[in-house]
Amino acid sequence: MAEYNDDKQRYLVICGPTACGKSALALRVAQMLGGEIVCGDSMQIYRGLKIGTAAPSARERGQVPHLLYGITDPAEGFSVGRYVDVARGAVRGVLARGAVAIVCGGTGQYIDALCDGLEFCGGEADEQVRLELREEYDRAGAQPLLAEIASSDPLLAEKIDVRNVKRLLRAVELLRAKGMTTARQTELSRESGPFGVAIKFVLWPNDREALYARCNDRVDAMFAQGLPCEAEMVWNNRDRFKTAAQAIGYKELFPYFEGTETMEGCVENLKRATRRYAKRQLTWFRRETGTTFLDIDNKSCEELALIVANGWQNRL
RNA sequence: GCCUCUGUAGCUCAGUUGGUAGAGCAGCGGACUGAAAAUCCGCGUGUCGUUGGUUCAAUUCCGACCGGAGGCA
Repeated sequence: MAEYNDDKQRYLVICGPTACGKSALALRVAQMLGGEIVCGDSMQIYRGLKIGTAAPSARERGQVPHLLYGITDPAEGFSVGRYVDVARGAVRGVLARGAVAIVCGGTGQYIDALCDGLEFCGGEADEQVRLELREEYDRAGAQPLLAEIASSDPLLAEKIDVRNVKRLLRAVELLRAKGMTTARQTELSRESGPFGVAIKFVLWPNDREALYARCNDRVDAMFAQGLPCEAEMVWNNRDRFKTAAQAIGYKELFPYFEGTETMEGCVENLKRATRRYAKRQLTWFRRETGTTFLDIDNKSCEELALIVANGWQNRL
């Protein structure tokens, strides 16, 4: 973004755990500042998954421009790398239009990768290579793969968590496909520095019980909107929707469609999964530096919107 | 009123032939570079109902009381 001066590089980020009112807040702030909202959520990217992913409604999308929501067919894969590409384009587009760009979402990895300006140079995931690696792992276990890593990247072999199979296989994939160590990739990915200037707000619920109550309520609200019907659609397409079928809100209802669990049991599991997800998001966002943590307890959307809008204007 | 059973972690329970206790679930903390709403790692958080007694030592044995369940009247 070298062609822009500082003012033209600034954008707002609104993130935080699920069920804290990020979308409503972003909408209100966009109305106040003349903004456009850019999706920062790994599941709202997918088309046709409205209820389970709590995607902004048609009515909300009619009030303010929303970018990147529902841009990908659930049968296609998606990735952080692709996200960073399209999100940069979206933010640049909004700024070029003279509007305020507001990145809003709960996927910490996507948002940080965007703001930190990470360059994903390790190559797109190769489905064929992954299948082969999976086979090797199932057949021979982790040791041969770990030895392969150790021969070119002893440091990683020391610290990698062998039980985290997904990461283990990815490290080997990176070596085989690109001849690149994880450390080298990390180094290269940061060469170009941060993307623009992110003014970041993390919604921070201090009251854990209230957060969990909102998680539970959100699940009930999704049921009122017809979640089971949407979940059944995902269930019917579970083999094609590789990532989307893992979204919280769908996979927890699968046992019901399989006939191995009652709907009541599934609802309890779904509420618990939502609570645990919120907790994991807290862990991710807690370590953020250079961001404003917004205490949301007992504050209305309107109050929060004023705080964010003021914060934005004071830094302009 | 009497008899029996019961009271241990947030919940359901196990256990200690007397040396201050442990499972499952829930919960808490952490990691995170192309599936991230994914994946993985770590952590018992306790007035053993209350109160007397016996004992070097009581959550454990005895008594009383309080709470819960069942039975007989």
